[in-house]
Amino acid sequence: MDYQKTVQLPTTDFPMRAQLAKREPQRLEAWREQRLYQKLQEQRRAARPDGPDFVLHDGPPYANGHIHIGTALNKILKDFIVRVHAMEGEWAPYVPGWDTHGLPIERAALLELGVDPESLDPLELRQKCREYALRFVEVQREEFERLGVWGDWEHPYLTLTPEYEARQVEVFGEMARRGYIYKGLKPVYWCPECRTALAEAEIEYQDHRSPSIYVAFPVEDARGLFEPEGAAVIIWTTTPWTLPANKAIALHPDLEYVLVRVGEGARYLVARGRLEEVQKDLGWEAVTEEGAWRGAELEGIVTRHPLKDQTSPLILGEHVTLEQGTGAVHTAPGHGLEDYEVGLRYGLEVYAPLDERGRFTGEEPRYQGLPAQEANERILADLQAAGRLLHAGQLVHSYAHCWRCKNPVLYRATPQWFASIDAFREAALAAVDGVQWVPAWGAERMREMVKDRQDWCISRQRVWGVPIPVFYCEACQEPIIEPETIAAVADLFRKEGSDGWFTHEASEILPEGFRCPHCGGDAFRKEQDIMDVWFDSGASHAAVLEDRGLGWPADLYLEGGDQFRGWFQSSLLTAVATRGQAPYRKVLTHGWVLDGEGRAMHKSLGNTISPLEVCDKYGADVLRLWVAASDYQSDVRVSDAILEQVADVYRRIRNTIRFMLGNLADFDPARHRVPREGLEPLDRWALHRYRRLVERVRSAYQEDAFHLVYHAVNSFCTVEMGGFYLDVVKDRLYCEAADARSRQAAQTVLYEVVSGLIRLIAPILVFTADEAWEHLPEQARTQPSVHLATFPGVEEEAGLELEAGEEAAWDQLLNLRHAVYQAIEEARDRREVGGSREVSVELYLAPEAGELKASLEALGDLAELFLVSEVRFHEGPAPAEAAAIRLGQLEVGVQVRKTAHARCPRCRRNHPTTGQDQRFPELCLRCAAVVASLEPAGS
RNA sequence: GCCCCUGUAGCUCAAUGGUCAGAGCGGGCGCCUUAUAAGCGCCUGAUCCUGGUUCGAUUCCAGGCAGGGGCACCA
Repeated sequence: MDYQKTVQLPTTDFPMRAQLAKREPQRLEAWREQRLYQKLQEQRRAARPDGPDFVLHDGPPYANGHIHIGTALNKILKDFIVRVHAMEGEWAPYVPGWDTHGLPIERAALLELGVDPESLDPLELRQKCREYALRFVEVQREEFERLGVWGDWEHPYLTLTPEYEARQVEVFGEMARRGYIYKGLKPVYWCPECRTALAEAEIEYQDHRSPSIYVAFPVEDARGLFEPEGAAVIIWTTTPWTLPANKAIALHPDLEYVLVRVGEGARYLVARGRLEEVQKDLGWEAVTEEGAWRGAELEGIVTRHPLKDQTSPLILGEHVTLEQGTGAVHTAPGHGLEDYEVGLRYGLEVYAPLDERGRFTGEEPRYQGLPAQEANERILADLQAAGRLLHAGQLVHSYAHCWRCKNPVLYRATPQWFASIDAFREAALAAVDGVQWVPAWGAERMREMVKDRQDWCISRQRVWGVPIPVFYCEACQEPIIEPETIAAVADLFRKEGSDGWFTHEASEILPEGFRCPHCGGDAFRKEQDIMDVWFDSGASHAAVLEDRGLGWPADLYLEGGDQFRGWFQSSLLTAVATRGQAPYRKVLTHGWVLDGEGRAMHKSLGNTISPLEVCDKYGADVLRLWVAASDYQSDVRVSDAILEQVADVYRRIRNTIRFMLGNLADFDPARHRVPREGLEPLDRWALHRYRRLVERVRSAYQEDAFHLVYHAVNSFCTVEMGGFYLDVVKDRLYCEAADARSRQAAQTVLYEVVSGLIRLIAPILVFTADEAWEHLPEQARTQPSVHLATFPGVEEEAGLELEAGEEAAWDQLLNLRHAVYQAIEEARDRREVGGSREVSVELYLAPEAGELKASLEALGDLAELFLVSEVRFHEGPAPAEAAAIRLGQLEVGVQVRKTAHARCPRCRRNHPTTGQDQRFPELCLRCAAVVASLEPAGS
């Protein structure tokens, strides 16, 4: 007889093979059609008049190019967090956004247009930029959605929208009203290629070859310290082109300077600590020291400029070091920040005779039109001719480059709008302390950055951005920022967007009859600069959190560590400057994505991995599982090998769920659920482990520790379920009568566990959990989608936990089981036994171990729990060849041999009762009874 | 140059001032053929290096090394 047909094997439509790449997009489409995200929001919003429970405010990615694995990591982490809050029953809306202005987009648009920017109407270029940005918003929206990231994708925030721009202008206006905005002439990083000022954040350092020259400044007046005739101060510089702008020479007040005579000839002043190096570089042979002074004593000595008919005094500055050069620093306040600062103290002119293309202006007729770098050559020649060039070499050093066009940048003094950080630095530092930073070192990092940072240069000399809302009086030339002018600009932007700045005259924008508050003039012109994009995104807390009623401040900002100098900081500054508070309660930072070898990913290294390709190859759920598996607080690695491993774990989780679902095919919880008293000890152990899983997973979620969730779930599926429980209950599930109590007891456990497990993994495996949910017994599907459901509770069904003594007994049983398997393995190596079912286990216990024996046997039939033929206890010493295992204080001897019992062909157990039934002589008694019940006629 | 972070098996992660540093994946060897492009078992393997504190350090301290990130300078 074919007993195969009399057992209940698992059946389910939930496929083993996920085919995620194919099926995920279909599920996405279904969610979209059902408006599932919107449904979730509506459901949770109900009964919450005061706004959301939890708001993660999205840092806007730049709308340029496709998403990469780092942005994917960021968005997936955000999605985890938002979904966890939703699964806790909260209302946690997520409004994604994009940063849409700025130079990179402007450059890309220009490149696509392929035209000379000079010939272009700003409005045309802006239109092109807008199209470009919106195009990539679309691209990235698709890509983020493909990752399974939920949010209000239909209404994201974009920094180029009229409402946003208007709000941003108001933030600027508020900062101005508080006196934090000023216009200054200050050296800023300037990219001559892009023709704009650059923020510090837009600078990167690369190696650059520069001239390295020593220049003599003849002493004209030594203030009586020494004979000036034939004496000179030597400076060293790598930027000869800044020499025309030289206004002084800086010495360190505390360093010692010596005047040396070289051979019979000239005398030079250098720092003593640099003399040896200078001597070597300049090839001096014999030097004679003629005098020595502290830098402070030399202040006020006057030298002659080596190129021009002007003087250059010796001044003092703490920034002078002995690391390089001569200890006498060429100072050009128009071309260096420290020079500028020391120059302020001495009232030096801020002189920067370069135009926006980095070429010399008419102020320096001899070099007019020459780009700075090219002027070097001419200047060197002139120095040579004047006999001032003592040495010319070359030096490779790291030098500031434009992060976009990769060209070397200049320091150039120009008129710029600034936000004065000093004015609210203390408040910003206080705000930093009020924020919860995770990891905790974030607080220190932000504090250091705020403490040390200079004023924020907000001006950009470009067109693609929000105009700086300032007017100038034509009569007195004073800049005007008044509440009413700000309001007028904000109104205009709200109606027409910031294009209105370009389409309207100042008179059309300003209120009727507006007069210059300084001189009463009535003719005005508009500022030409636009705002730094960091100001755009930095204003999002006002334009999004506030204007969309999400609540202020946000509960959480979550970005990569790079945003300490970016969005975390710009948001903090604008928030503190306008409201005196940080815009976030908590800031969570994640690390970088590195390749499998722990190296940073670079397109040039060819070690990048595209998140979309991962989706196509493995599926978004596997990518998400990779994110979950990684400890993101430091840098995370990704490689094909790593993804392959994660994919294996995915399959394991999926298959475990599938097996459970398959065994619930005929389970109706309403009718079949077995109450606790009816469960076997093993079932209660399984539920206990499940409860522990729920606790651990939910607490890991609370701490945003997704890697703990990953390992807990993996270990539960593999060790507790696959490695023990499921293996053991197969016999009950398959072979007991379909309606047997013991079978339904196992099904009760599976039902409880799988319905909970699916919900526990729902924030991570969004597609798989949703799919599995559809295959649950009807009654478990309390919501149409798992994503509308909530986590299983640990507080429900209290009392399911095992008592400590019982748990300890299980630990001992599992230890014993392991020892038995070791013994079986050895016997198998000796060819004594095959499968474990054909093994008889003999356990030898000391007479005083009766309690241990009882506690083990109370847990169930050990033969069933070990999946062996039988387990027999013996009192007394074990045979010499038996293995020994220590359980607590007691030692147990373990011996295995081939069983004498025949195998039951139905349940495949070598059961002691096999052959005892008259009607079915080949079956064990249990199976005989089951089969008999199927054929009541008794064939 | 300075600062921060990280360093536990081949990989992803645990743990602890103190039994043998745990698990999964991988790898090796088997079993099963009733989760089957599955399942089960056994085995394998690690605290970056050097000092110090301590009875005892993977953990605390110092210094290195490696990787990542940041800041600054580059006159």
